[in-house]
Amino acid sequence: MRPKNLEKEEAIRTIALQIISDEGLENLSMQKLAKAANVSPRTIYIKYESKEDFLIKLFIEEVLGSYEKAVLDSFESTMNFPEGVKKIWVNTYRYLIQNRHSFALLQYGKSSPLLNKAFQKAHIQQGKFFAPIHIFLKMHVTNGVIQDLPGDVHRALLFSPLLDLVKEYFDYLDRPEQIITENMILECCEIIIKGMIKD
Amino acid sequence: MRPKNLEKEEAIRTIALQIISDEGLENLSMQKLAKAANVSPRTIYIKYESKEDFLIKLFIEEVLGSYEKAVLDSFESTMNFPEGVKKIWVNTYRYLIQNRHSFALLQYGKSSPLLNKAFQKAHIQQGKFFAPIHIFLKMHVTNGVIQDLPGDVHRALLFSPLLDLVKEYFDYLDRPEQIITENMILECCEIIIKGMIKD
DNA sequence: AAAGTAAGTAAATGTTTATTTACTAATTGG
DNA sequence: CCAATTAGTAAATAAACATTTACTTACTTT
Repeated sequence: MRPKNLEKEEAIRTIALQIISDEGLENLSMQKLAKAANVSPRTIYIKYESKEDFLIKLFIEEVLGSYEKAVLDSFESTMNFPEGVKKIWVNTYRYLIQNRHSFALLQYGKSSPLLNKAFQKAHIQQGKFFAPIHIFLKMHVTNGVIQDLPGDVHRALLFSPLLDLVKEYFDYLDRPEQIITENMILECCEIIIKGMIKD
Repeated sequence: MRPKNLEKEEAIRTIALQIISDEGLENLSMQKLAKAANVSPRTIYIKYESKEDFLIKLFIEEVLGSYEKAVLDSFESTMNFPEGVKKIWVNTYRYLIQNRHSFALLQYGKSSPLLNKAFQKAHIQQGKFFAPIHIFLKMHVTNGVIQDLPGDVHRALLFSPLLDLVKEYFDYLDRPEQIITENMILECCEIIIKGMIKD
């Protein structure tokens, strides 16, 4: 049998992320995507059942998977507090600014009901992402290093200001008079750490 | 001349927010909207030039405007630190959980390029929202109460964890075993405040 | 090297899209 | 009270949409 052309498969995903990043999820159509990826519409439907199926897989496998891997890889060097948290912030920041198009779809995970549902389903089923984060934090709660807080509060503090600053980073690329630097990310991280410490 | 029927105008906006909240911005069409609002498609085009024009006005005037008003109204009682910050958090939280459908479109402001551009344009032009916030913070920096930080960092700390918890609040409505409470919002706010204080 | 098979294409499907056309309804200034 | 004017409607338009049909291509296995 004729083997799949993996380059085409990747082109479809890469170009989809590009269109979403440039024009928005609202303006991604299967025909536009096929044309831009130099592929027949049918080719997309060999691998994916429908547009929704494609978007969910693109989001979960291509975008969320890589993002969460990048975050979790930060734990490799240290699980200390606050070094571990700083590592997460810097590594995540560096990963995201190198992956602008993935970040664009990641942002839709909080607004699009389709993707948001897929996100929740993935996390309820496996918990492979938040579980290690919560274990890390609970460990330092038990040690008496940081305050005991609800998991959702820990999570909100650890990720949302960082993602917000990355979004600003991209927005400022068209306006060179303003800029987000790695130093600012660290400054913000220090504030969060200071707030979390028990005393 | 025949006067405009303001009820119809409001129905169009209200139902648009409902559709966006339930099905996503990707699934809002002018025909679907007209039908749901019990109105001819042409009626929408009397007030709005195009779909994009409609979405931008819905976002800026209906959603962003009310949200920012709710935040700024928090300053009425006190501009002290940290009381002012706590006021912002609680009032914003209360406003948003009462305005689920507006919140849904607000979230798209960070993902949809169309709305994100409109958001930036509105803020660059007027600065009516962030200016008072920055003045409030700079005042307490000058007083020596809080640390001096870049405006973007202050903003990320002040708003993004809060919005994130509100999003979680809505997500948990279908899963009663988890919940976000006003107390958790305040706990999170306390952490941010503690981190920001100069010592 | 030919048969079998899945990958891939181009073109077509019927539907839905944003927007417009041609018309009617309702109100007010004269 | 009617002429003028704008609000509003129902139906139509052409383009774009997701997906499929009918077919060809390229590779593996025998």
